[in-house]
Amino acid sequence: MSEALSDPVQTRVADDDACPAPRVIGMIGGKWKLLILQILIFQGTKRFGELRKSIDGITQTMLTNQLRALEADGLVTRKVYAEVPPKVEYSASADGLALAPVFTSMHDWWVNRSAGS
Amino acid sequence: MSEALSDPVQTRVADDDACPAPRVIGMIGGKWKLLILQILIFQGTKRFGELRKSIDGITQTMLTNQLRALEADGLVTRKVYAEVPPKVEYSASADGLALAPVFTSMHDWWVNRSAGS
DNA sequence: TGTGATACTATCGAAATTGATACTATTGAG
DNA sequence: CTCAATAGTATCAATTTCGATAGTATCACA
Repeated sequence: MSEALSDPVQTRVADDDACPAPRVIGMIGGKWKLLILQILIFQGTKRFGELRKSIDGITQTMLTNQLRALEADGLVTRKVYAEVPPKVEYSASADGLALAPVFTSMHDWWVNRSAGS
Repeated sequence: MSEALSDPVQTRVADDDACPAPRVIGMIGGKWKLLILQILIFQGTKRFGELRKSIDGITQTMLTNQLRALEADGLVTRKVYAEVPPKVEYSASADGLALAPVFTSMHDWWVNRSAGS
């Protein structure tokens, strides 16, 4: 937590009461967002079609949706090539890459927890 | 639901190297779950009514729902006292408490990221 | 002229999640 | 007998999210 007094509205709005967790969940909590981020963070840049093939069961509609949302939140960048047929590449942004520790802590928690499956 | 050959996630649940992030999100990704966990992890045991007062805007229905889900996933324990009027206490389980680093990493990411709010 | 490849976009309905409201159970106090 | 206090249940409507399907655009190539 930060000092509330010396700071104007900016940090208090962003920081709210204590924890931004709900907002973080809003950003990465979609049905497919984590799978997409996982791939882009740990495997690097991918084309639209590659993502679609990598993520089993996702539809084109949803892939576009989730990518747009991730892009709007600044977690993913989109690069369009002026080619035919079209070529669009997606990558994790700096903020997106910085999510790696969140993934790691989730993974560690999962592995070490006592409950089964 | 009939994949004959490729059996996706379901059957190889226990796999260590499969990333569990979606399942973790399933456990903590409800609209109110994080707020509840936050309180129970960082403030300790609370009664039902205390939680309800702490979480602005939540209804009784949803508080019960989310607590039941958290309990089913082993993140929260429930202790009923045989009193009238009823008294029920909720606490974070060991597994629940172990989620603290996930919260911390989310918080750090939020604070350090470059995008504003 | 017609086809194929890639990455969309637009609808519409199904399904899941959430919210609002009303109801139950218990029992000591008055 | 009636009421207040606590922690629920039970329904059903509203909202949000998701999925299936079909259509668009471009242009090299045969």
